[in-house]
Amino acid sequence: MTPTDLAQTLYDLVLPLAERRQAGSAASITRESITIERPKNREHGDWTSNLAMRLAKPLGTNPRELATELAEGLAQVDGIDSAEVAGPGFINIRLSASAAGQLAKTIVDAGAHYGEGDLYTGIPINLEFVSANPTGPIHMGGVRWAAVGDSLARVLQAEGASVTREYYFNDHGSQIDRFARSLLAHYLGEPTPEDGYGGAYIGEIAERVVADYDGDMAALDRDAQQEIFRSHGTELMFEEIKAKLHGFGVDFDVYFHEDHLHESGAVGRAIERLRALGHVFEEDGAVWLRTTTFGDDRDRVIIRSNGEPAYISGDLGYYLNKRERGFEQNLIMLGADHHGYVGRMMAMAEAFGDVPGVNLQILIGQMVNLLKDGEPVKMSKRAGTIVTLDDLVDAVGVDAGRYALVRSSSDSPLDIDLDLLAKRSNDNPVFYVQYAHARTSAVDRNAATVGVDRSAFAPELLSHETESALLGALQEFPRIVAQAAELREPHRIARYLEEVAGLYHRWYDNCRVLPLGDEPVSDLHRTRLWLNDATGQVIRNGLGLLGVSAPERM
RNA sequence: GCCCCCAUAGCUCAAUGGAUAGAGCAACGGCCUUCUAAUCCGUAGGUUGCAGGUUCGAGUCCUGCUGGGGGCACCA
Repeated sequence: MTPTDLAQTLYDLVLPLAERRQAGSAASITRESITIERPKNREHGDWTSNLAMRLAKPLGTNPRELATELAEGLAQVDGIDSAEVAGPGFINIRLSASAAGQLAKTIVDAGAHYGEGDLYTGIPINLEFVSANPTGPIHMGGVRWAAVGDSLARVLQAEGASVTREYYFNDHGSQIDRFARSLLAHYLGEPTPEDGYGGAYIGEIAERVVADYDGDMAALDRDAQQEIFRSHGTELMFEEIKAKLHGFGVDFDVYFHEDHLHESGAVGRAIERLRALGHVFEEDGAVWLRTTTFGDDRDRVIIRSNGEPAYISGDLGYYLNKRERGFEQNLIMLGADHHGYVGRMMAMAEAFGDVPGVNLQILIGQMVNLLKDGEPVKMSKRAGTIVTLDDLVDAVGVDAGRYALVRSSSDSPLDIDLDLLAKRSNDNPVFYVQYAHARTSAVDRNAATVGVDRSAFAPELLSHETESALLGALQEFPRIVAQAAELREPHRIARYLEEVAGLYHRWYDNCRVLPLGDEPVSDLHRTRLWLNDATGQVIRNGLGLLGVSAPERM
């Protein structure tokens, strides 16, 4: 008996009741509008529905009366232990232990596929994230999107989407020039340029560029030297970023170079298309896109009066390129310091004739504040006081690092105290979840030596309150995954796993899986082993969606 | 000045418009000769920043304040 079954049952029951009260009203009730939820409070049963309260007004009746009739019908259904009306008109449903316990077997049988859904089956989704310029090591702001973006990609894939993880590599602009000048200055023993980058990594990269260069660097003129530092320096920096991200469990399918857009003429074609659509005009010697037509604050220059393309022109070409590659849905994750782009980007999509929010969705995440002993650390690329991905991994490791970044909503700014995490790693709930998984593995190992196997399955025996609570939570997993995908909020997976881990620990404390001493092996032991394995499977699947390992021993 | 985000327990954070707002950490008190004590049980901790509004019901939606963060280039 799944929530889907329950919703169908409720649907079948409500149609005649609605029709009797108001002819024709049944037509307005859809199967999708029937909501079955798991109540926060276990005393309210296994499942609950607010259907009666939502329908009472349109049907001209009162909620409790409607709820009572529905509850009477539900109570007759096989697998439902009881259905009662509570509060203002909630219908609280209790399943029989047998119907609820069946789930344990369902999960074990589904294995790694349990939790998957078909929300986006076959839909190509482009997910662009991190996209940090290769002018320095990847810092904490970028790391948050690495963790969240990769996890979101996994969640979308679990819902059937064909996800392309994409990294936009900005190698066209003046920031790269500053980077190159900084490298050159180090080589020549000059002070760091006013608008350049500081930090020890500049020296390291500069020396590697020199070491890698075949010819005589000193014999070249300054411009030639700078060009070598530019091209090889960004290459080295970029390779390092890729390697670090890989070590963090984040790999991209496409690394897209901005240069390619300009060289391939994609930018020019995008501008011509927009011109044909009548959204381009010229003023003060520059070429503009009339984004105000689509709600932007101001119109945007796309070609500057000196003939150079403005930054946004790359975005125009890039977006068109993505659409031409067949992506109906394009997601871009940006930090709060870039939220000013949203208006123009959405206007741009609409100018192309697309639907903002559908074809293009921009996810804005808040910043990560780093603390050291409770004091904020100010990060500056120029001063070289940036806290990097390495620092995080060194302090807490990949699992704890990813988990800490992905467990909270991207809408809220995140405070991370590296010292705190390093000192008392138990602060990170990832260990709570991982420990639960390690426990399921330990039970498995011991079961094998004591002779408890899965040769019998008697779900009606899973009647302890901690068992029905655990089963109820395990049942929720597919819904949580779907919700995380739809809302683009992978943190929901983490929160859910913490709940499952807690329920498992409580169950473990109350219900032995293995016989004690000389006690003979019974079907209760065997059945509980199914539940143990089902829980391990769900935690494993969930941690997998977060890119966090599920250890068998801790 | 305009725009976006945030404000929930001492701290870090949860909570599709649902019932008595929850976890972890920190504090205090309990349980290991029994499947992993990184677990579990208990106590304490709240006018969800303030004031209105919408409705059967608001931490959640709307308006106005206060406070914090970020953004408002022919830079990228």
